[in-house]
Amino acid sequence: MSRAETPRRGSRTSRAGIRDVAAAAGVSITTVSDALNGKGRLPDATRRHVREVADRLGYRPSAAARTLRTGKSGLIGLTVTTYGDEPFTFTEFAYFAEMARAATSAALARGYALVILPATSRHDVWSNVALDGTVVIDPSDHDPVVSELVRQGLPVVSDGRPAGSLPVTAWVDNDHEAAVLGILDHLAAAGARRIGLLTGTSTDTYTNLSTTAYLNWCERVGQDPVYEAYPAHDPCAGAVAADRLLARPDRPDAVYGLFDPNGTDLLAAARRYGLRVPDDLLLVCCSESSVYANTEPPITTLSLKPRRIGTAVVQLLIDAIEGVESDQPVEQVIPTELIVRTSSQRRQARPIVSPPRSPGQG
Amino acid sequence: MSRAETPRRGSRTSRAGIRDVAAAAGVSITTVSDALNGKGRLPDATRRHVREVADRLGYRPSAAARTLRTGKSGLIGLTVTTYGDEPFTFTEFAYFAEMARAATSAALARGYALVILPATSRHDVWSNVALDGTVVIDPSDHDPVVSELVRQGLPVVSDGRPAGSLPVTAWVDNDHEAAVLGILDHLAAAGARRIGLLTGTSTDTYTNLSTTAYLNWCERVGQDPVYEAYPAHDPCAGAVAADRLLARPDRPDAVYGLFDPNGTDLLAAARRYGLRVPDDLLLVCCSESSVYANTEPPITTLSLKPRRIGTAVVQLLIDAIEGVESDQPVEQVIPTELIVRTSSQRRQARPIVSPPRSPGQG
DNA sequence: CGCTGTGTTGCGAGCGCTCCCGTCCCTCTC
DNA sequence: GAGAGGGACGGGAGCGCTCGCAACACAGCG
Repeated sequence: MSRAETPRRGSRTSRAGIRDVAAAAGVSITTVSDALNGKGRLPDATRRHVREVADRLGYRPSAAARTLRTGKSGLIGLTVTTYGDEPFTFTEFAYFAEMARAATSAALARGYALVILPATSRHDVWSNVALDGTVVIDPSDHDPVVSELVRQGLPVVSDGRPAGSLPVTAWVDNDHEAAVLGILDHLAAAGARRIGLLTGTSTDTYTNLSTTAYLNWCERVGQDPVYEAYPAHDPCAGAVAADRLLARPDRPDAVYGLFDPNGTDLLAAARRYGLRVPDDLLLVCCSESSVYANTEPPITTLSLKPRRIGTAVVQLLIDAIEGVESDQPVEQVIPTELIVRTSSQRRQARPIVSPPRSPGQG
Repeated sequence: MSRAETPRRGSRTSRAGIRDVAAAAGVSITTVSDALNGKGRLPDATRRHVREVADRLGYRPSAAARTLRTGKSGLIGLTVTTYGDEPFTFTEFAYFAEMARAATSAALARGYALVILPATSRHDVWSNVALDGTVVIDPSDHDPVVSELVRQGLPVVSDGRPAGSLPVTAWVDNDHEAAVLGILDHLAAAGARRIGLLTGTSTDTYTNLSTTAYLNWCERVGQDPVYEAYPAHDPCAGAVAADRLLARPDRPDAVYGLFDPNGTDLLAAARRYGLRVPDDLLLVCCSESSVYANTEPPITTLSLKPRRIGTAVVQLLIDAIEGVESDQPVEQVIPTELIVRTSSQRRQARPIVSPPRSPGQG
């Protein structure tokens, strides 16, 4: 009672605090807090009254104070690994954008928001934001950021299975081997005799697994591997690599490109060499872009289902944040989808119903 | 001295606090704070010592506490308006992704991070995160979120000039009228006699300004407007609208498409009608996508320079957060760039050097 | 009339920092 | 040798909220 009644320093400046609401409603701070958060056992009348006063004053609780007190910020980090000099690609490929969007929606639906953070960054940025957990896209081997986060006891869920022995809480990924094998079989079934691969020089798991799957398949069916690798983060290098691939003496009659822009790259290269698609060259690439539905010809694409992945990743993370700490990593595999278009089908397949030569079955 | 020496409750659990560092370094909490933040006047020896102890203990300052105390969170909201049912497009068009990426980098460089937030959202999500300011992409007329933020005294900078009388702190935009006029002139110079427009049904300023500019231009040069509008958020509607446009009895011999996918849409439609590009139909669309460099033929695009916009928006916002509150809105216009490719040039323009008929010069 | 039960409400102690000051002590000056 | 000056550090009050627990009112019961 001593000086509690005086309206504090600047008083009439800035936004209303919980104190002001309490005073205006004639109740205690605790009651306001309880009323607004649906806690405690207050009669509905009180609750309503407080709520009413609160939004008459335009009261908004201070997120900082709440976070400090409760230890939960409702913030989830979204991290993309750096490519080359650019802070992160994020958009070079529609995949990231789609994934991020789905993740954002999923987080929002559960009351969380996403904070975009670069994987390689000085500590100060990371420690300037109170995170409840982090989503890491495509973590690199022994990622220092991930280790640090885990050390701090924050749950980390990765999109893409972690390389090495990264101690992530959970991960979500596609079955890249199965996807590649499926495509190769698809191409072979369409009549391909020598299937080439356009791949990357980086060492992330996606590239690794896909390339390995290709090599294994080649060995199994007895085909010599025909592939070109290029730094995937360089948009120009793709066109060059596509050109190289089709310029080879052992030119493939079908190509699978691992990266989003490869479709147009390969199409352009094919034109340069006078190759008709799909007649002389079958084409498939991994992409989320809808432009391939309208290219000439439309190109068969493999979708990694970024939306499902983004959603799954966030669900797992929030489960880990809120729920019981499951002791072993949770792993989730999302199926891919092959969207078959003209580029991977021999014209109508009328004349010859069965593929010309099916290389080694099983 | 009563119980200050006891190491607090759980003590050995959780992360080290500033208290632990102080104790371990044999200095006061204040000294630790000052040493770590480069404030106060401490000898370098002390500063080094404290820093060393701090990271021996793996100390990370609590962002929540700092935010609560200082009132600055280092967090900037990034908001996209909702289209249709989808939370927000964000990625439908490469523009948003590019812009968001540039904004992220710019923010990071100044020690801020971006929080992705939907424009239409219940208060609870917004008030759950302590924002220092907000970037709003394409704010709609009388956007309630913007008003609310401004009412709270937060600076708001918009990408796209605010419709109505939205009280934003600053905005960045392209000169859409000039851009459209430039394209129309470009097409006319390439020999177009009847230029069509593929536009949107929504009422955002981009669509509005662009369409109006088109109509004005038509009136000025005495051409009957030929356009089709469709809901831009629907990816399928674009192809249909493109088709409609080319099916018209007064079929245009050149088309400008306002939205990213329009290039492929129009190209596909042209093929359906047996129109050769650019011989029978000149094509330009507004897009940030690089696929148009490799289509058949490559398509001329207008770039809105999302990177520059994203950067500018963030700079203005952070200036507003940190610097002097400038009393009137700051406005910044970013020039567009027309990337001329085959689709908007008559074949080599050799036979006829000057355009067949230049409609009304100035 | 005291005692327990039930239903409401408030006290007060922090969450982990930052920052305004005050204190202490050492050095310099006249 | 005393006072002034200034460099080095620490005390302590919060920032605005949440939450365990205590307090209080009022009923019924023995």
